[in-house]
Amino acid sequence: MKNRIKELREQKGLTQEQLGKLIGTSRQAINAIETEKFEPSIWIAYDIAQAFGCAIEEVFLFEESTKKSRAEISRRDHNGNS
Amino acid sequence: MKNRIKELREQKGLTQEQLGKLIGTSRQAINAIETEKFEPSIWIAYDIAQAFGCAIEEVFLFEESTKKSRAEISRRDHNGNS
DNA sequence: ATATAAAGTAATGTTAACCTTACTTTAATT
DNA sequence: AATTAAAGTAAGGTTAACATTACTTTATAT
Repeated sequence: MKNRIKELREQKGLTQEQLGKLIGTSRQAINAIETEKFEPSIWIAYDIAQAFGCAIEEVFLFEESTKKSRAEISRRDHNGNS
Repeated sequence: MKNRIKELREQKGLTQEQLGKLIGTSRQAINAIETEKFEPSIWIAYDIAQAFGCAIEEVFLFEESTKKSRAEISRRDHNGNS
């Protein structure tokens, strides 16, 4: 999902590692979320937003993103939907 | 995590099943999240909030909740932090 | 009392979001 | 050119958030 982590992170002069430590997660997790490799858990999303003094929706851009939720895929697999 | 799903859902006159269908997830997932059996994924959290016309933080009460994140547990296990 | 809707719960299976370790690439500095 | 910090990436392992199916409990209404 699209996000503004890099923008907000650099605004605060933080490295991925520093942000990770700040919220208690790994540097790689920050990197993967920032580069849209995977979706954040709700707590990590919240903690990141908090670190920037933002609401979750200000950091993670749901509307501009496409979700490939497991639910959809699973449902498609099971009942032959497009 | 604490949430206001039941309150908001009943305000809209929706059953768990109807809410599930509305956002494309299972009745059981709605139930489990509503009764705090597990944490919602960020997309389900967003979809539920959208269904109620709320921000995620208005539906899910992070501040009043305690997070038992895998990260914390894992890190404690590995390097003996308190 | 019985039928039905809604909610709760449980078992089983899959998957992706993490973790750690470790290697590579890029960019900046000297 | 060489060093170093930061970012990127990958492999392997664990776990929890789902899905599905199915059974039980709790209203509510007839």
